[in-house]
Amino acid sequence: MTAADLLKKNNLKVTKSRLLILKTVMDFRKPFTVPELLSIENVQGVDPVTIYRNISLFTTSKILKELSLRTGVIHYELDTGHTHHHIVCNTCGYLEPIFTCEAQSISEKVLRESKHFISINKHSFELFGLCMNCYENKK
Amino acid sequence: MTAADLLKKNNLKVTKSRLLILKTVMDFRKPFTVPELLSIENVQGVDPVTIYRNISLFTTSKILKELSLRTGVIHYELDTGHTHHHIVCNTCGYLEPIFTCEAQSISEKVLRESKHFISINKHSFELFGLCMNCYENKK
DNA sequence: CTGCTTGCAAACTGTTTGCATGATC
DNA sequence: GATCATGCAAACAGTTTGCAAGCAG
Repeated sequence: MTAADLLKKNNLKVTKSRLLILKTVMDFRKPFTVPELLSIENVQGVDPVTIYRNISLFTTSKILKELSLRTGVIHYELDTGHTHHHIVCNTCGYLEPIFTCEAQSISEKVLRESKHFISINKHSFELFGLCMNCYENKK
Repeated sequence: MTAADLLKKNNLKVTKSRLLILKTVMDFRKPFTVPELLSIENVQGVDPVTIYRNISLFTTSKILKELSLRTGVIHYELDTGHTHHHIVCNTCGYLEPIFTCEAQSISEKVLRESKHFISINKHSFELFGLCMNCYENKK
């Protein structure tokens, strides 16, 4: 789907800034933080405030979703609807998606056992480790 | 283990601030953020800078560990060495520990399949949902 | 008494808000 | 043309750094 279509589908006005932000995110092809986005040349004409406002808008529209890859900074990625997770290099931040996840069955078990929770609608699951490159560089 | 013993065991000098911070964290009995800690009366004599410095020190000493319970803010909890995770209420933040986790077997599978990672040393896994209280209040 | 720890001031990063101007539908 | 989006300035929250004075070992 094109950036413009994605906006229309979500009843958002199609503006120059929004197109630029969305296209940049699509090209980036991996999770990003707003400060990372701000440093990409493509969007450097767009005011940071506009970027923050639209990222937040896209998140409530479920065009983007929030991740917790590193505590303290919010990462975002396109919300494809297909649940997946990540393995992230502690040293350089290199990252790959992973598609294995047992959250469904664990959630059911937890709900059965907990007296205080009635539903689960989200989960986080990320692996952190050392990538080949950083391993080589450390040797 | 007492706060003082914990410090000694980690070769850290036993100071008034460190004792106060550790005791407060121990009494708190659940994950906390630094801003939360700053608002607790017990430690309000201690300079925020000292708190930040010691929390960070305790983390590298593995007295505390970092969690991602909410994107954008770092949560910490005492590192007991026993891996566990949490289920967190989206609305009020109420939280319970959970002890089920499949990360071990998934990690092995991911390592076998990935060409770019050579080890995994950490993972995050948290469930988010709605607790009984908030469910009742919304009705 | 030496070196680590603390407090204070100040800088810095990331993010949000208010308001006037400009663009979309 | 009405409403929503943007840019700019400024505020705000969270966190870090530098330096002089204080304290633990």
